[in-house]
Amino acid sequence: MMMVGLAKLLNLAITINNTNLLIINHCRFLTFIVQNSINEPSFNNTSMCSLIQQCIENKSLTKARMVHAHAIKFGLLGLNVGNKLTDAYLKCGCIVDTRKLFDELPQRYLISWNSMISYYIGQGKCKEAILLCKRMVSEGVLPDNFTFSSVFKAFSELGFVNGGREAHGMSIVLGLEVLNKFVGSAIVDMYAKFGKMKEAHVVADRVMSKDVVLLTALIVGYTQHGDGEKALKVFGEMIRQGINANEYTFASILITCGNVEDLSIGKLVHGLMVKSGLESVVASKTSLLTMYSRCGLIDDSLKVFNNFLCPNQVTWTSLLVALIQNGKEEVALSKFKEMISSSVLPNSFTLSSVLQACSSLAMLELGKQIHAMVMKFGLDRDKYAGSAVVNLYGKCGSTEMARSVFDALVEYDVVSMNFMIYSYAQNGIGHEAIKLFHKMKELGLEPNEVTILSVLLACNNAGLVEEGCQLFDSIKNNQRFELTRDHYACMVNLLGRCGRLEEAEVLVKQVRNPDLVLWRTLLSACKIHGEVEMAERALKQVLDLSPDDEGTHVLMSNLYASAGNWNQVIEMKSTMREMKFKKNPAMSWVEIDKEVHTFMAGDWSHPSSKEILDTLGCLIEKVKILGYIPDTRFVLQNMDEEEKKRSLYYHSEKLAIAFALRKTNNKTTTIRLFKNLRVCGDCHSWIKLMSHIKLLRNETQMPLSVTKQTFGMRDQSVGAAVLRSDQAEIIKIWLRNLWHLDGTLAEAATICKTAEILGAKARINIIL
DNA sequence: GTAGGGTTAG
Repeated sequence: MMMVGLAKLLNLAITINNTNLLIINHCRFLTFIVQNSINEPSFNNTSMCSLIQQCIENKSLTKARMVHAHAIKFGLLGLNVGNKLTDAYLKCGCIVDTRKLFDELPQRYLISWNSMISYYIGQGKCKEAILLCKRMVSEGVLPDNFTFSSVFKAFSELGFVNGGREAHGMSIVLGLEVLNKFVGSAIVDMYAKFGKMKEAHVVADRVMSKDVVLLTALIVGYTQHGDGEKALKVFGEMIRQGINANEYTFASILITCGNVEDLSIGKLVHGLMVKSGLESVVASKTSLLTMYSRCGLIDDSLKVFNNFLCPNQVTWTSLLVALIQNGKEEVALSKFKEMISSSVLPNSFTLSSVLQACSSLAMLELGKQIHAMVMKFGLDRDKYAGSAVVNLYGKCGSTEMARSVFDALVEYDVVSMNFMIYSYAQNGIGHEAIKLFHKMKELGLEPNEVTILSVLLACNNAGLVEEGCQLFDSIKNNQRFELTRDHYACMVNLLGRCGRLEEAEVLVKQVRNPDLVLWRTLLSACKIHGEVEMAERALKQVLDLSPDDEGTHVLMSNLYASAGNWNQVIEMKSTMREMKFKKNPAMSWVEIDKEVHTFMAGDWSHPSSKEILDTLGCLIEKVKILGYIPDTRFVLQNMDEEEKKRSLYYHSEKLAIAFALRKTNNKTTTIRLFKNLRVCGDCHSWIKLMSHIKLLRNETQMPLSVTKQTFGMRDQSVGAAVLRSDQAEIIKIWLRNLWHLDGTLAEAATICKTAEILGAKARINIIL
């Protein structure tokens, strides 16, 4: 009690703690102070430093402030005490006090400068650290090995290449670059983080005594910049030199093994890791999981995962990514639920990966729930999670939602731009795609191969032939990057579908070793235009490359059918029979109240078949009023015209939509239709007209209400347009709501008739 | 009293 009283007298704030030991310590400390205060001559530098040491050991800011006050009072705030006190403040975690005292000191030890710099870097305040370092030099204090080994990290984190180079120069002058491995490895790491691997390697070669940290920094650099070969080479040399790899090295080199998909080396490294006793270190084991997954051995990844007692956020995410990259999206989604149940929180990596799974499966409802999680974690403006949400909505046909999420992003890069452009492209909104492409360039973002492919796809799906040609030629002439076969295939499709078949064929021949996709694209275009002769040339090439290609036989048989060459159809079908081909039946499915309903043409096994047929009959009549003309060219069997029309009515797409409309109420504005094959041209036109029917439920006996509909498709590869709208407003509105335009004369007639019915003065150019 | 390297994503 006496001590507490004394403390109060001395204006000291003390905390009465239940722990006896703490009270005892406190009392001893106070006794010391009081004794020294009474007996002034015994307060000297040594005793002050000893007191400060106690502050450090107890991590007590209160005591440090108390000693500080005494040091001032007794005029002892000199070099030793002052510098030691900054250390105490720093260890107590109080940067305000530390910095204030540090700035007030008449002179600072190098060690204090270093501590301050290191502290700022540890707190992520890299600019502050660099400023302090510059001030130190300007005050005539030369940096030492400690200063350099810290400060290079600040330059690399800020991406200050020139500053980093300048500091590197200074370390050379002071002889620290080569002689000190701490400095050397920090420089290597810095250049590696800048992606300047040549410079990193040169420095590493110069450092006198190489150790595992230095070489690991080099390996990590090569791994992260995709140079697996060099990473493996450095690793091999390291082992030969007798330098043992540690958990950091294994974590990185296993990623390289996965990247180069070299299972034998991966297994060898796994063996080394076990031999080193580092198999259970979390980060290395996580890399092991990734290595097996990238080598395609997902079961081994699962085995590694099951070995974790308490998988962390990164391990869980690695597992999800492994599953998704091995085509097991559904399993990944169920594992994600497991992760959440085990109270491991997802981060941006996790959510963007899971969203990727939802996008691939077009699972909009689950995707929306994950979007909600993204918002809950404040990641909706994060460029990774945010752009994954953009991709989700884009892939599911909700371009407006995609755009609204896209607009909220803080930072744009080429990937987020590509997602948005692709979303416009696949939903047939070509002009918006092109607009965004120009905006991207205005923002100074360099388009890449994917961007160009997306814009070309947009041109395909919106019939913007001239725009597509212009872009293709400009890239070809610019030679900023090489156009791939995919770009060529896109152009062949664009030209071919609008009837410029000769140009398309020339383009195919321009490609060195044209592949299956290119010839098949040309073949498809030939099918649209009934161009048998060129088709046969393309067919020869396709069969040379892939004699058993089922799709091609089907395509060719369909071409002969649409050209009315029934003899060849019979011949083709018999070849297919001989080769035991079976055409995949076209299927469509819709999800209503979490239940999936699947339909096939001519299959009446669905319990509601009768009602579906009634609804469909009514819908077809309504759509006919809008100008629907059944396009019997899509009937590939030899039958009379009336039979052909009837067979078109019962396509699986139409059955599924009729069913969905019966089962949903007025609140449903969107029906998502999934298909295993490309939608047929007739259904395509029919669906587009359907989206403009406005039928009220009470108008008929049937529960029909279609106001505004978007049809998201699993296979949206229906491409190319030969139709172009002109200024007529109604057509513009219509085009905006359309998915794609495809190029059939029947559709042109449909559009004209619709425009007429709606009272619009439309002019339509048909490009053939 | 001060210092260097790792694993997951769109």
